[in-house]
Parts: sequence; structure tokens; C-alpha cells
Amino acid sequence: MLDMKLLRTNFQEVKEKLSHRGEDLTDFDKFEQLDVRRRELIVQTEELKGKRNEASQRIAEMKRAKENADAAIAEMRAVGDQVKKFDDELRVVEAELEKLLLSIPNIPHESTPVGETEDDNIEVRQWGDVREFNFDIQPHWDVATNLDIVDFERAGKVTGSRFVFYKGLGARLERALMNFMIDLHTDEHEYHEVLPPYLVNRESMTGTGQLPKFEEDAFKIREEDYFLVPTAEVPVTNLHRDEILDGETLPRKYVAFSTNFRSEAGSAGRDTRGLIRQHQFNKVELVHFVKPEESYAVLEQLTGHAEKVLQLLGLPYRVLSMCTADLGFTAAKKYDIEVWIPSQETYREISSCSNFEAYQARRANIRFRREAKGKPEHVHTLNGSGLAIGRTVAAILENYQNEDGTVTIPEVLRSYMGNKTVIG
RNA sequence: GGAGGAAUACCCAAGUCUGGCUGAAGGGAUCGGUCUUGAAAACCGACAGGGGUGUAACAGCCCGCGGGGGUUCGAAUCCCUCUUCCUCCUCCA
Repeated sequence: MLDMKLLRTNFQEVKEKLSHRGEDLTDFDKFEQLDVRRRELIVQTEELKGKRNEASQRIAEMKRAKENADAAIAEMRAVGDQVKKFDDELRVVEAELEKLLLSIPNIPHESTPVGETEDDNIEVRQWGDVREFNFDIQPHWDVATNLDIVDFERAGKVTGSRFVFYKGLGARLERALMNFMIDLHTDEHEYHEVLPPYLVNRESMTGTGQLPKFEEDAFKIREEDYFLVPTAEVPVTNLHRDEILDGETLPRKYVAFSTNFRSEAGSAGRDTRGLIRQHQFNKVELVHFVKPEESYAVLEQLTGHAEKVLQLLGLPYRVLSMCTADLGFTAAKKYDIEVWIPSQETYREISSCSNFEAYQARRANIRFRREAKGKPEHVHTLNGSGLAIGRTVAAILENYQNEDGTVTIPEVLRSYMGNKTVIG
């Protein structure tokens, strides 16, 4: 959610900045009218309520003195009716205004490249040497199926498409990566570990920006107004919803493992094979709550923490700065980290690190106080995958495959896998 | 799943039955002061926050007793609804 006061004073400027996002802004112009009407109604209703409060006190005094207050009561009855009318309209106007504000995306940061399509994303850096294979390589789903460490077919029987069973050393690899990543972030990068709920309510999904606009992307529970988490970002950011944090405790850094659920609406036909695009996948997520002046420095650190995982695993990657058209609804600036997938001869997204500035904090009402008596200010929130585990498995199976169909286990994972060196 | 009980400010807690000098008592904690070489104790003082509106800025005004509705001239207090917590029963990894 954007700052209403900013919209009030700099409407055209904001609109200009949003125009590069490729979002539909036709409703945006309603803001001014709604904002003005809202304030008119507030002034009117407050004036009447002031009158009423005064009269109530007089009536109370008259009653106490056993005087007749019928005339004053009759007069106030009319005032009460009018208050109700104004309040009813105010409720409607505020609901409309809220709906509008929730549908406006974040303003891109000045360092976010302006662009029209994903081709305008800018490569910031590359790491690692792409391995030369002297044999015919296989896509990770063939590697895995031949090793009998995943089972897509039976997952299809048991659940449906875009689900998978990990088996044997495949399951062990998934679990090893989870522990390796969490240990790295807690021990080396000083994150605080949390294990969140996998179902969240509507308020939480709205707080981080998945709702109301992207409801079709989420899985909803039939009986309750609960949603399966699409990322640990949702429960962990909402940890501090409606709270005022002590400025002394900032920055706060959380690392959270969760299983994630996405309907992948609109992705029919894309990545139908393999581990890249599943309805359910595991991810280690990093979430920061920081003071506004620190957030851009923290975005760089956060991205570095995610990159560190890939470096230790020896997987080549590149970092892209996402352009305005590819930024996502809630971010002001975003880096995507893409890992090299040999069979596709391309880099694929494995982490996404974003600075939301105060956008989520305003939606979720997350604030902090610099000093004991100071005014609360909104925090800045950031998050990044550190990393998506299923895609990391895919990258390992492809980059570490051997000619005989086995897969060498990256050294840092061996202690997590019973000191095995090869999946064979 | 069944039966009861509860939610008041940073914490504890009165008020709710019986609506109106409660624009919420009292205590603790915290902050400031007196005293003291310094501290503790004692005593004195401050202590509702947050949001909205409004203003050049103040002021003022409005809303705040778990959330949301309602009744009423007037609601912490009455009614409806939701949420959370507690006790007992039932079930359960």
C-alpha cells in the first residue's frame, strides 16, 4: 500500500512512476475524488458527534437534577440519525478507497531499470564456471528417475500433476539442503530461525500483498478462510503485523523453512516436466525488518547471503536486476538469482531478493519507534529465497551428473548425507 | 466435538448485575525531583497510547475498555457476531 499523503500531494508524479510497470491504472484516478469525499464526510460527522457529546452531558446533568430533558433528547435523536447517514456513507467510501489502495502496486526505486519486458532486466554479475561435459547430458528428471530418487508417476496417481515423491537419497538430498541452508544462515549470517504455520488467514495474505489481487494463485482451504502459504514470506513477515517494534531490536533477520503451495494458475504447459515448477515445493526464506535508511544496503547483504549458498554448492549463477515490468507487485527493487541448468543451456530463477520498502509494512501495519517516546514509523521489509530447494536439487542433479548416470554429492552436503560422495 | 469462564492502558487490577460527575479507580513498573558523599528506602510529581481530522505551525475536535455490528439522546456497562485464552469432558500424533 502506498502512502496516502504522498498520493494526495504528488499524484501525477506517482502515476508517472507506476506507468512503467505495465499495470492497469484506470481506477487510479478515482483516488482524488474518494479522498476528498472521505474527508468531507469526516468533518461533517465529527462536527455532529461533538455536538452530541456536549448535549449528552447536559442531558445527564438535567436528569440528575430531575429536570425534564425531553426536548433535548428529541433534538439529539435527529442529530443521531444524521450521524448514522454520514457514517454509513463514510464506510462505503473508505471501503472503496481501501480496495483501490490495495490494488496499486509499489513504486519502483530509482535504481530499478525501466523496461517493457523481461528482456530489459539487467545482468549485474555472474559467478562460477559453466562445466564442459564430454558426454551427452540428461535433464534432471531423467537423471533422477533413472536413479530412482524421485517418482512423478506415483505422485500423479496419489495427488495429481505437478507433485512429486522424493525417495531414498533424493529425499535425503532435499533434507540435507534444508539443513545446510538453515545452518549456514543461522551460524554464519546470524539469522534467527523460525518454523512457521503453513496455513495463514486472509489478513496475512493481504498484509504481504498476495491478496486481494492474486487469489487465484493460492490454494484456499474450503471450510476456513485459510490459505496454504505460497512462501514463508507470508507468515514470517506477518509475525509482526500490527506491532510497534523497539528500534533497538532492529534490524531483525529471520530464516524460515517452509513447504510452499502455489496453484501455478496460468502456467499450463510451462515446465511440465521435472522439479522446476511444482504445486508444492520446499524453500528456505530470509526475511528482514529494518530501518528505512538501511534497507538498500541490506538488500545487497541479503542477496549476498543467498549467493553464498550457491557458491558453497559450486553452482554457477548470475544475478539480474529486475526491470519495472518484471518487478512483481509489491517490490520497489528486486534481484533474481538464476542458476545454470546445463540441459536447458540457460539460467533459471532459484532465488528472488526484494526490498518492499514500507509497502508491506503499511499494509500489515508494522512499525517501530526510534526512541522511547518517539513517533512510530513504518519499518522496511525485505525477503529473499535462500534458496528454493527443489530447484537446487534440479541444479545439483544436472551440474554434478556423471557419465555413468550417477551424481557426485557437493562436498558441503556430504556430512548431511552420511558422508556419501555419490548418489548411485 | 460438548459444557462452562474470561479479555479493561507497559504489567496487575476495580468498574459491567443497576447505562449518564468513569473524558476508566487503585497498585506495580518506568521517568523526573526532594533527601543522600553515592545508592537504597521514604516522600513529592509525571505517566493512554495509537489513529484520524484539522492548522503555516500550534490549538481544537473525533475515535479508542479484544475485533466488527446494533440498541439508546447517551454504552467499558445492554444485545448480536467473530477472534483469542483458560477450566472440565470427549477424541488424538
